[in-house]
Amino acid sequence: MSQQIPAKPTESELEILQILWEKDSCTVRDVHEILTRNKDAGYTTTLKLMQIMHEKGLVERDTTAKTHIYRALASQQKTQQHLVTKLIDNAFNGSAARLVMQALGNHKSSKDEIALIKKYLDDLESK
Amino acid sequence: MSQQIPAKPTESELEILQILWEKDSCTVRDVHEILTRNKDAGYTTTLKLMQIMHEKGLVERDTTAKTHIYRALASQQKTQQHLVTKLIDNAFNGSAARLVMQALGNHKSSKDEIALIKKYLDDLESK
DNA sequence: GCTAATGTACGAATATGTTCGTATAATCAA
DNA sequence: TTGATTATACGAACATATTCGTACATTAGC
Repeated sequence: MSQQIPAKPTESELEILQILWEKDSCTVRDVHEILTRNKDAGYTTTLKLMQIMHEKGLVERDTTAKTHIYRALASQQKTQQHLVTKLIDNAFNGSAARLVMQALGNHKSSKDEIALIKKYLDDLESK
Repeated sequence: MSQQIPAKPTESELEILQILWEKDSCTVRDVHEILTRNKDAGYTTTLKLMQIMHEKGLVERDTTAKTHIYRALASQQKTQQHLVTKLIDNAFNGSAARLVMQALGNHKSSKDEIALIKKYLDDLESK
């Protein structure tokens, strides 16, 4: 049995996790500032979300100082894995290949990206 | 402006859509029967869901006879596209390549699948 | 024709997620 | 020191999704 941390994050929680994965340690204000570049929301909204995430065990926090410091507990890799698997099941009849092609088709990837994936596939095949 | 049909389906709606994509025309009972192979739910639950989907324009129905016949209106391709794009944004920082690798990594695809994807990538590159 | 079975419609309870106002404590700056 | 700023905590409103009970209509079989 591995971690039983990752309660599946909601969309809002995922937005916050992405920031935490990127920046490692953040205050609520840090996160809020980044979050409100795209959409707008009240500060206490962000705060509440992060408190809930803490209850769920998605993040940890250091409450030593007045201003708490948050860090992601849910691993990026595991979370992504979970979401992809779910999507494959839910919308692609379990076919990873279909999802992959859908993802590549409309997302016009760069030559570099495509080359990277091909290399990755080669590795997969060879082992 | 294309169709403005696809209000984003919820998870339950997606389960039903998958069945409709597969079987084309279905009664509520047809769908319900398939649905309850995996999970259990009351008949009226399925009915209600399909009625809501009709209100949202996700499905159409023929009410000529007593037993209504349902068909998907949301296209499989567009819906999948929408979901994948959203996931890429929401959880993969916009990188399709990352999602692809995540999808292939743990979903141990067959040699055939991998070959298929490589061919697909070749096509992408060459145009 | 009458009863059982099967269908739809619809309201309501429940669950979950999201948003924000308000209370209160700590800190800073004049 | 005192008022403004910046924090957290928390309750409550609101939105959305899910589930099911009940009422009622139609059909099928006897």
